[in-house]
Amino acid sequence: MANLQPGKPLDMAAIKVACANCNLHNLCLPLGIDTRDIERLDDIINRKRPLARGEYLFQAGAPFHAIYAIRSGSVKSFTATEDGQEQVTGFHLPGELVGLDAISSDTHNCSARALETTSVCEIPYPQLEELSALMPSLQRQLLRVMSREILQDEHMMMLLGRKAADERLAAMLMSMSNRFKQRGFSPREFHLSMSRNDIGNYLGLAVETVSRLFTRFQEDGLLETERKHVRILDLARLSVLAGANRISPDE
Amino acid sequence: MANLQPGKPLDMAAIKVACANCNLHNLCLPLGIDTRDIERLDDIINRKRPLARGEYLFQAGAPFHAIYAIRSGSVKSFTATEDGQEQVTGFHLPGELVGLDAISSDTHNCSARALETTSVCEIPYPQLEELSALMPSLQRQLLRVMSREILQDEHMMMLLGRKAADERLAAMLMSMSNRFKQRGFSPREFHLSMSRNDIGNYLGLAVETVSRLFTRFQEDGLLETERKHVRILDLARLSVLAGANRISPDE
DNA sequence: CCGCTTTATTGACGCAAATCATTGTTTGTC
DNA sequence: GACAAACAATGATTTGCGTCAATAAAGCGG
Repeated sequence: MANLQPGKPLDMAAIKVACANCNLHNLCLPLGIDTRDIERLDDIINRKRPLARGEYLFQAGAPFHAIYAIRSGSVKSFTATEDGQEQVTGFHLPGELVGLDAISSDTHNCSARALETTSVCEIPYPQLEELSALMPSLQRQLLRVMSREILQDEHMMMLLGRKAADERLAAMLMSMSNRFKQRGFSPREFHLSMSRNDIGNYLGLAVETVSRLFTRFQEDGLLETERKHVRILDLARLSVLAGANRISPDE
Repeated sequence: MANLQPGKPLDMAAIKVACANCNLHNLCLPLGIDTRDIERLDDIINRKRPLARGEYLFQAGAPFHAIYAIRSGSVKSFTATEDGQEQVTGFHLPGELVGLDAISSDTHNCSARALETTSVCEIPYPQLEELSALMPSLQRQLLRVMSREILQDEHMMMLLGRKAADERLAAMLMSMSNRFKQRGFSPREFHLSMSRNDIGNYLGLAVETVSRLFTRFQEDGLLETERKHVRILDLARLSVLAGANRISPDE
C-alpha cells in the first residue's frame, strides 16, 4: 500500500490502505508483527488499481518479482496442463497470499485472474526477503503462511485422491463457509464468485457433475442456490458430508 | 549431524555426517550457503541413529520441534482421514526435507515412517528459525525449499484431479526416475521401496489398478518389473504418457 | 524349515462419474 | 433491445476404475 505518512492523518486514501488499518491484518502477513514494524512492511507494499473481472494478476511464465495479498474481491489461480487445458489450483479471498509457488523458480508457474473486481497489495519479493532478514517476526509469519499453504495443498490432495464427488463439493463449500466466517461474513449465506466450470475443474469433476450435485444438495435440504448465491440450510450435515466416512452404506 | 570439530580431521564419523562433506548438500538445505556458514548450520543439526523399516520419524499429533532431512534410505509421509484410513502424502528420498507442513500449527499433521533402513538429520526448528534470521542465504534457501514443496503439491493436485490412472503411475515413475538421476543413480533402473498399496494410496488408485497397470506397462514394452525392482525400457514413451495429452484416441 | 501373515496378481462385475447431447438462462456487446 | 456467447441444468449413454473374490508368492517369526 502507499506509504502512510504519520503527519497526514486525514488522508483517507493513505489510511485506508495501510496494513495497520486493514481489518484483514490478522489473517494476512502482518499477523504477529508489532505496530512499528508493520509500518516498515507498509513501506514496501504497492497498492495497485483495482482489477476488473477476468484481468490477470500475473500469468504463468512471467518473471517472478512479487507476491500478492488480496485486499478485496477474489482470484483464481491455475496452471496449464501439457495439453493446454487449465487446472484451477485455488481460489483466494481477501487476506490470502498468491504467488508463493513462484519463489523457488523465479518464474510464475501458475496464472492468477480476478473473478470479480478485485484489489490487491503487491509485495515485491526481493524487498520482502530483505525485510524478513531484519524482522524475525515477519520471517516467522512468512514461513508460517507458506507452511499453511503446504498443509492446505495436502488436504486438497486427500480430497482429490480419496473422496467421492459429493464429499468434494461439500468440503469446498465448507471451506468457503469457514473462510467467509473468518472474514466477518455469514457462514450460511454467500456469493460464489467462480463459475461451475471453475468449481468442477478445481475439484476434479465434470461441470455436469457439479450441477447435478447442487440440485441434489437442494433436494436433500442441505442448501438453496440461486445461481451463484448459496444459502446453507444444514451446516451440520454439510460438514459431516465434507469429512464423512463411507463406512456404513447399510442404512 | 554431530558437531564437526576442526581439530579432529581423522574422526571419520564426524566427517561423514558434516553437511560440508555430504554429497547431498546441493539438493538439501545447505545449497547456496558458503562453507563458513554451513558449519554454523552443522552445529544445530542432530544426527539420529538409523531408523529401521517401519519406524516412525514422527507421528501426527506430536508436538512439532524439528524438521528432518533424509540422509539415506527413504520415508513416506501420510495423514489419517476422518475415518481412520491413511492417505500417503509423499515419498521422500535423500536430500529432501520432511515435516515442513507442521511449522504453521506447532503440531505434526502427518506421520512419517521409514520405508527401509533410513538415517536422517534432525534440524531443531526454533534454532533453524533463529539461524535463518542471521544468515540471509539460509533464509533464502528455506523459503525456496518450501516454495518448491508448494509447487510439487500443486503438480500433484493436477495429477489427482485431471489425469487417468495410467498417466498417474507414469508420472510417479518419472518423478522417481528423475529424482534418482539427480542423486547420481540410474534413471532407468531402480528399487521402489514402497509397497503397491502405498503407491496406489498416494496416486488415489486401488492397489489392484496399480498392479494391472504394471502388467500393462510391461506388456506394452515400457518397462520390466521384478517385484520392487523396476527397469524402464522406454523412458521417452513413459515420459510422454506421464505428461500426455489425451487428444488423439483415433489411432 | 514350516506355518502364518502380508503383499501381489488376476478375473468378474457393478457403479459413480465422464461424455455426449439438448435446452434453457444469463451476461455482455453493438 | 436484439443477438451472440458463455454458463447452467438435465437426460441418455458409456466407461474407467473400484469392489469383491480367489489364488499365488514373498516375507517373517519361531
